[in-house]
Amino acid sequence: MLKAQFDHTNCSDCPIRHRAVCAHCDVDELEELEGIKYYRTFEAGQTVIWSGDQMNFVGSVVSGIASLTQTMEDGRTQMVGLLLPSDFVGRPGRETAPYDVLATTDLVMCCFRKKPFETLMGSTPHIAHRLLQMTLDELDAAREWMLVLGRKTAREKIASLLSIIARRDASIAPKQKPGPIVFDLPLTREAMADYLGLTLETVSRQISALKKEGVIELEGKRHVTIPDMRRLMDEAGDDSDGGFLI
Amino acid sequence: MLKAQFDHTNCSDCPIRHRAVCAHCDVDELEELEGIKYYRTFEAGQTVIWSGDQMNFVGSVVSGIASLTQTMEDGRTQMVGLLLPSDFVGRPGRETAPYDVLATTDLVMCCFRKKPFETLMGSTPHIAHRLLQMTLDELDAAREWMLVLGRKTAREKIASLLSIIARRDASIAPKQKPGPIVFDLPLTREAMADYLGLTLETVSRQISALKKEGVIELEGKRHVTIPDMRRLMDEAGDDSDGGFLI
DNA sequence: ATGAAACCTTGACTGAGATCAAGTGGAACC
DNA sequence: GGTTCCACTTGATCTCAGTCAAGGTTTCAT
Repeated sequence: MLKAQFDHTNCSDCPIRHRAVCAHCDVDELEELEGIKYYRTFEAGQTVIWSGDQMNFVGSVVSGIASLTQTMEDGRTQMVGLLLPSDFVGRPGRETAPYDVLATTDLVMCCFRKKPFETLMGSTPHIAHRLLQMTLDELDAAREWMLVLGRKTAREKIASLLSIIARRDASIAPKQKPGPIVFDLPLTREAMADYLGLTLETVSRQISALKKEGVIELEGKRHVTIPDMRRLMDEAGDDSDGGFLI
Repeated sequence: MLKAQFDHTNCSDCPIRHRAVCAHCDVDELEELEGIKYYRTFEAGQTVIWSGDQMNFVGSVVSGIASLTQTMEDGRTQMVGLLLPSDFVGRPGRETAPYDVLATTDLVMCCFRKKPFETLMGSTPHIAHRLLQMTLDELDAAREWMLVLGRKTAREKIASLLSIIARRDASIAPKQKPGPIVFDLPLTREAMADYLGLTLETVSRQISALKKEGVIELEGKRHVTIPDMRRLMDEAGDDSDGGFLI
């Protein structure tokens, strides 16, 4: 049963209104968008688009998590993007999807047919500008991830993933209280492995190790508590003074 | 001695005119750009910008190669971008540089002071649109590279790098004749290692192995001949039917 | 010529993470 | 209540790439 939250239909109630591609739009522009938008929901595990398929829509993640995944002929797979609420899917001006897009959790997307969206983009600098901003941010994130993939140890990779999830979670949650950080892992061990360029066994071992040493606490398999964020960041190998920005 | 080619001063003679951020500009727009542009040259090995520094210009690579590099406190470094002629450096709307930018070879850049460029971008959709396109392309390239870093073997990584250089070289060169592909490696073994997430010893060994097996031919350390591009692509683990596009 | 500094190659050994394999725990379904 | 399935854990072993070390080339300055 699909249980993704989805209880609004107009943009003014939209939970991602101020972070998505429509963030800078004024009332008139929003109205135009309202005209061409529609919602789609996906269950966890479903494929949103297959690599190589015709892309006839673009859109924003409203709730849930999607992933971009590349696969080699022999089955090796690498996740190349993790799309959280407000992230944009699709590329204006391109016909076919370059990656598989998968619903990692139950997922709600706000979709626009591609053609009208492209037209609207031409006439609405606010949208084009916001999309440029978001794309530049994603490029930064991809490059940060290249350092993780290319140079970090398994333990540092796990710690990096946990701190990214913790950080993005905190930036979406209404308020971040001081003290321990608590969240649910939205990914299976296998999905984490695919993101980190590891095997699921190594992921499991490293999580067990971090737990044994008290860097993280686990309740069940997925519910994580971070007693000391700085300690986790140290394990990730990041500059420990790294800000809480973004 | 600096020997980068640099023998034009106005945009109409510019070798990257039709591929750079100014590609879609009409005559009037070019004239405006002419007003705020200036050239800078760097010798191989020089740093263009340090990570964290104030960025008061943006610009395009005219000739030569620059690299974007991230470094961890303990000295591990990962190259996160390779900038070839026509590629854009800098991020409108951001104050400080997120990575080190290094001149890998002698380098000529066409620079614009950031403030005027940002203003111009606001009033010139052609520039903003082209920049969005280029950023999306770079994002694709970064994600393709994430697969290389996360899932490929050392041999596949080397083959991937060689085929990328071969491909981009071919797309810039005036004509691509059929038959063997020939080019000079613009990177030291160490720079290749930093790009590929390997050590320089492993790079050297894999190149020797590819040479011994006839996948590539070497004259000196840097001059490479690819007798059979398809064979190299196979070694890279890419879909062998992968087009020659871009 | 000689020395020094880059840049590159090759060899021997080591170790982190992959692979192979078995087993646990919990939820769903009959 | 038992079976099945899935996500996960843990152990034993293997292997690819890293590390340490030595030596080779080329270039450039003295």
